[in-house]
Amino acid sequence: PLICCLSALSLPHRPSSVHLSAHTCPLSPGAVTGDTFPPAEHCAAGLVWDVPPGSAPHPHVRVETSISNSSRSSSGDEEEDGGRTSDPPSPELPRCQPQRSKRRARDAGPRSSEPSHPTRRRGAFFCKHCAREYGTLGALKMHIRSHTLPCVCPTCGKAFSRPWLLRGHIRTHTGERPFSCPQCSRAFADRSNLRAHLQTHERVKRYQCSSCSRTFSRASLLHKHAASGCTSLPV
DNA sequence: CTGGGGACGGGGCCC
DNA sequence: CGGGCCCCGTCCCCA
Repeated sequence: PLICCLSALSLPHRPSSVHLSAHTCPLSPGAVTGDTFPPAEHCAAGLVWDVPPGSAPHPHVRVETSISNSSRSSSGDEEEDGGRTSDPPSPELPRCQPQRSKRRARDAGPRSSEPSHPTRRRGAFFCKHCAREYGTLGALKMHIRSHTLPCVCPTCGKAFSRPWLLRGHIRTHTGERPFSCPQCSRAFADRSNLRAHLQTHERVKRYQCSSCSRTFSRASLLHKHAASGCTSLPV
């Protein structure tokens, strides 16, 4: 949780995926992120600050996101990736309609507490944005795209880390559904969604509750089942 | 509560 | 080394 960019949270148009690993800073209790440290300009740049190896990560808000337009345009934080596929969206651009506030549990924090520069140390490369560690420079650069979000939808201005993510998003505007189910007439814009759909045709469901042996077509359904409190006895 | 669809993210692999 | 793609996964919403 090293990225401090609270400003994004207060925007009327929130990033579509916002990770909040902490709302308050243990080092400055009561401070709801970003207002005490790092300095505002530091936040705006999406930079990180040093964390001593082995110490707890810095506890501010982590906002990581497919951002948003206005939230990113003001900070000029495109240091790494000058290769945007299009210009930054103007504030007047229409927003993506399905703007749900999403929390992503995954990617909830850095995997190491390392220096704040994308330096190589002991054979590893570290992201200067979140201090994640990668074994190769290529992997690091790929990861950094998730911070810089160079692929911007020309229709709504939503930004993505990879071109194919943008293409998938564009289908939400065009209505294109290139992935058809061979067993029924349904078609999907997203291959993963087709895969999930195919599960519904299967008799044997892949995900089984270890307590009640109920089976589910998707892991998320099993998780929901477990989270809702499976009280059944094992079969 | 469950099942399913929609939208999306990221690592890894291949070219 | 970078782009494209696959796979696996999450989260949200709704019926």
